[in-house]
Amino acid sequence: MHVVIEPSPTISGLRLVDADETGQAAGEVDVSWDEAPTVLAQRDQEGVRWVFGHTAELYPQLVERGVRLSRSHDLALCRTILRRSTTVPSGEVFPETGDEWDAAWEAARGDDGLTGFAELTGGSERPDAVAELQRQLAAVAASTRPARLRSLLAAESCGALIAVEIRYDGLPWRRNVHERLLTEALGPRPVFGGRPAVLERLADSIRTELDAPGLNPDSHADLLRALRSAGITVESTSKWELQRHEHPVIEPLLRYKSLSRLMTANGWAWLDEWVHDDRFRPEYIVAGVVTGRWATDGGGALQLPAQIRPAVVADEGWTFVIADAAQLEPRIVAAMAGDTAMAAAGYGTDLYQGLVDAGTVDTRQHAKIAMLGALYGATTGESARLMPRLMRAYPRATGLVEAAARAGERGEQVTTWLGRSSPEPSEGWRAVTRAGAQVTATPADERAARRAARDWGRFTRNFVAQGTAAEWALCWMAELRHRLRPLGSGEQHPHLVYFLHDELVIHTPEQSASLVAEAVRDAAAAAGRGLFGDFPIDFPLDVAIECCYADA
DNA sequence: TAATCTGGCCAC
DNA sequence: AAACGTGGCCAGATTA
Repeated sequence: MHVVIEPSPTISGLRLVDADETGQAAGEVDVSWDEAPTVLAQRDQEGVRWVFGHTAELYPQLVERGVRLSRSHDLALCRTILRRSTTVPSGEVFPETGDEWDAAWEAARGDDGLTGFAELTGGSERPDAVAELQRQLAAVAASTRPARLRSLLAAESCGALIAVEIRYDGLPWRRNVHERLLTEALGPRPVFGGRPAVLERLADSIRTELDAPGLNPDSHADLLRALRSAGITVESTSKWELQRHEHPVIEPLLRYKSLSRLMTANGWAWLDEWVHDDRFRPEYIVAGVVTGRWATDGGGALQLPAQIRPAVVADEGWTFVIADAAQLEPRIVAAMAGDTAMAAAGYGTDLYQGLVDAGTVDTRQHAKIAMLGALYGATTGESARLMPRLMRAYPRATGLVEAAARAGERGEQVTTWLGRSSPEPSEGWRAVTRAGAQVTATPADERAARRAARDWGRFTRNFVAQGTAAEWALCWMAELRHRLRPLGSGEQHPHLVYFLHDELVIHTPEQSASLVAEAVRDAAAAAGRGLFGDFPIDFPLDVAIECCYADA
């Protein structure tokens, strides 16, 4: 049973519309905000699937009232998948151009955020969610892979619930630890802005060593000029290039860069804006990346540098279970391709070491470089040199990503295991590749066409691996959420606080930590079975129980 | 002056 | 050692 959940047009509260398996409406009821927690909890127990127009519109208000829902269907996220999926017959289900739903979601993504959605969809003008659900269920039924697609839509929608819950709960973040760290590295916080003492001293050393009194080290152009007049021949001011030169300015300059980054990206201003009551609450954007990975808006939550991770400390009496999937993308590709040899090389062990033990390459580092080269489409350097060995030893796994690259070069879409497809290349791309194929094409046209084709091929090559890995991670997280429920409720229950592509952090009372660790492993195994059935692939995790994220 | 672009660095 | 995928974010430079 589906239950559409939307703002009531008549009372201050919610309207719940029952819909059967095909999406036919079967009665509706309005509930006030006060009644909502009880009514929703009861219906949730019955096993209904809640249908949101856009989970982030209403679910935060429910979570604030203590509601946690088990299963959902997010119409916005699911439409995006269904409309593009090559497993759904094209053009039959959704209009090619935007309808009222697209307009509403477009507004929700605008500056006003969810207010925009609420306004556009409030009252009588709200688009018909039941009709949209019917369209989507019909699209799934028409798919060449309905079961996989259903898994994907369920996992994606569950991700939307989790994104709201993680933001509500927040990542434990000790302001005092972070401040101590900043002061030790940079000196006291400047009262009127400007550079802290340590940065100012380093800037002075840089000016002295380069004999450039007025130099602003934050200006790439000025810095490059000054470096060159000092006889340091560099093409850019980047770290890796500077490191290769011997000069007294290099050491203070590299330190300046590192500390300046700390200051601007995660300094006092960041703390003031993003950490309140010792919690970091970024906004997660489910499927914010074309491949299905999550993105975030503000706070840089997907790039928390190792430098500041010591500030992530569990509450008193609590600890973290920190789990990340080992060599996830290679395992995903091995399973997708049915490559039993590669799967066996990684079974129960480090996959890269497995490639060494199998005699494919000589060191773990080489295995990693070769594998990443295959996944990213390396064409030069060590990575490209090592790839042929991999292709000889594992023709099925490497063949899968090669085929995805060729398809992209031809301008075709590629599709993940569960059915998320890559976007079509732009008209501009088609024009460039067409121009290169004309008999009148100049050598420059041909070069541009080849380049565009290969660029897009690298994108589609990576899309199948990264996208399917993202699906596995969503399933992992959904399975885990399910398993955490029985471990406690109310204030004392273990809960997810961070998700980063192939890594999860759970904040848990200390006494539950080992149960949580077990649940995380079970969830990974369940996710693997859910995607690949009996195929002998495993998804080992590195699991740490630490009260500080930096210690994992 | 505000919007947009660029280079650089962080994460996976 | 640095060219090979997905992103976010900042300061400075450039453009409208």
